[in-house]
Order: sequence, then C-alpha cells, then structure tokens
Amino acid sequence: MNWQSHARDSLQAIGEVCETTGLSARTVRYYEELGLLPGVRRRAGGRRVYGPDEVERLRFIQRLKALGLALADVKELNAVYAIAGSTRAMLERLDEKLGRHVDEVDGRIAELTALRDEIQKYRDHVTRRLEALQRGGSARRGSGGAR
Amino acid sequence: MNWQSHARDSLQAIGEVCETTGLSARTVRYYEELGLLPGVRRRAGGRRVYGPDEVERLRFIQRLKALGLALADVKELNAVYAIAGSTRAMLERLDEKLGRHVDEVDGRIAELTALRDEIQKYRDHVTRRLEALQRGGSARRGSGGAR
DNA sequence: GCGACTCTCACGATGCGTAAAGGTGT
DNA sequence: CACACCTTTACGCATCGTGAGAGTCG
Repeated sequence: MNWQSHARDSLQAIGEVCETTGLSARTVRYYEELGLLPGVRRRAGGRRVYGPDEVERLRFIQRLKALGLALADVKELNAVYAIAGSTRAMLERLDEKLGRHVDEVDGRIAELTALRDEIQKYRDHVTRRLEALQRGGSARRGSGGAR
Repeated sequence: MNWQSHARDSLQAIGEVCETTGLSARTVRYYEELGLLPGVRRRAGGRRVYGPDEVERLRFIQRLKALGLALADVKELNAVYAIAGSTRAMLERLDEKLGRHVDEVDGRIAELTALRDEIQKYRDHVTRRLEALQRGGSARRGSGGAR
C-alpha cells in the first residue's frame, strides 16, 4: 500500500468501500459505469482505488436514492454541477426536483390508497363467491364483475 | 371469415381484441408467451384467432393487474386453477394473495408517507443552504448532512 | 504458490414499447 | 397490385444480483 506517501490511509479498495457504505461492489461499479462516479483511479494491476471524495459522492447518491430519486436524476444533478460549476445552480435544481418529487409521491400515495380500497372490495367479492360455492351454488367460471 | 359455421361472429383477430380490451397487440402476445393465455388457435396463415373465452381471460388479467398483482401471480392462479381444476381452490388462493397484497400496499403507503416527510425535510434543508448562499456565505462543496 | 480479493463480460428479472423485415387477407 | 393487418425476432428501459472465468495482492 504505497500509492503516494501522503493521505495513504484514505485510499480504499472496492471491498472496503462496500463495507463502509453498505453498497455492493456491483453497485459501486455500476454507478461508475453510469458516469455518476467520474475519475476513479486504478492501480497498476487494474484495481480501482477510492479516495474520500469518491466515498463522499457515493454517500450523496445514497441519500438521493433514499429520497426516491432515480439514478438518472442523480446523473443530471452531477451534470448541472459540472457544467454550472456552482453549488447554487445545483441546489436550485435539486430543490426543484425535490419539489416535483414530493408531488409525485403524494400522487402515488393517493393511488395506492384507492388501490387498497379497490383490492378490499374485490376481496369481499371473492369471499362472497366462495361462500356461495360453500352453500352449493353451481360453479360457473371465474370472471364476475367486481366494480 | 369462415372458420367454422357456428359462433363465427365471436372469433376475433388480434387487432379487434386490442380494441375491445384496450391492450396492445404486443401485450396480448406477451401474455400468451408467458402462458397466461393457453390454447390460442391459429388460422391457416398463422394468424391468431381469439374467442370469447380468451377475451374473458384477458379481462380477468386486466382486473388483477389493476389491483397491482404481478403477472407471475396471475400465472400462479392459472396454474392452481388448472391443477386443482376447481374454482374454489383458485378463489381461495386469490383471496389469500389479495390479503397479502393489501398488507403490502399498506406497507408501501407507510413507506411513501415517511419518504414524503423525509424529502420535505431535506428540501427545507436545501432551501436554508440556498438562503445562506444568498446572504453571501462562502460556497463549500455540496454534501451537507441532511438528517 | 495459496487464498482472498478484484477484474470484465454477460444473462436474468419486469412488462411491455418499438422498430425491422417479411408474410397474409381482401 | 395495393395496402392494412399480421407474423417472429430481438434490442431497450432501470437497477442491480449473480455467476463464470481469469487476473492480482499480500
């Protein structure tokens, strides 16, 4: 382990990064492949080396993912950051995205709530048909109208 | 149009089925490919012919999909029906599946609700950083701790 | 030179959309 | 013949999991 004499303790192999972040090696390589993790260096043998910057960026991605953003969104934020070169532009864009995302999540919650009721209704219907069968109804084929 | 003299009006080409069900041709073929639509007949030229049974089954699949079941679940229900040969067994399994599905959906609703709050919190945080920048704070790199 | 670690393919899963290139019906 | 409709084949999308087979580090 003698990449450079300075800061040598912070250079990690992919396995160590996986342990500290909880991500799988496949995932870390995938993020790099997507361009979310630019400039990963290699050792002579071809193995990846990660510094604190990379780990930090992985943590950032993890946060955004936990908030439900897609990797494409993360990529775009990176692009905004790289092009605009300003934290302000990126924060604004992020805020915009998060705002829309909140609305989206609200929508999904509403959908799922409706779905829940729908399932329950259909389930009651199935139960009633089951009881009808138990009482000796003739078994017609299963396509009764639910709604 | 003279496949057989009887019931000739109910035999439809894939395009007609698509119109009546609202599914795409690709989707209908895909369902058949997965085994959800067994025994689709063909004409001499190789074109698919759909009778009322197939259309009914497609509608059934649509309902279950609308309730959020995966095609694998639909397939399993079909299998249960085919093996047990009983409507009762299928309805019981369906009821079971729907019950678990309701729980799952409840879980997702809870997750999304938590997610919503989390996003909002992070967003407030971003907004505060933005305001700090506006007031002339020096721009450090964007990875502040949210939670 | 052994064993742990890492590398690069590349398929699988989910539910179709979307051509491409060609055959069929009328 | 023209032209709509149909056929199969197969890549693409999102996010990795999961090997396979081979090379590297200590």
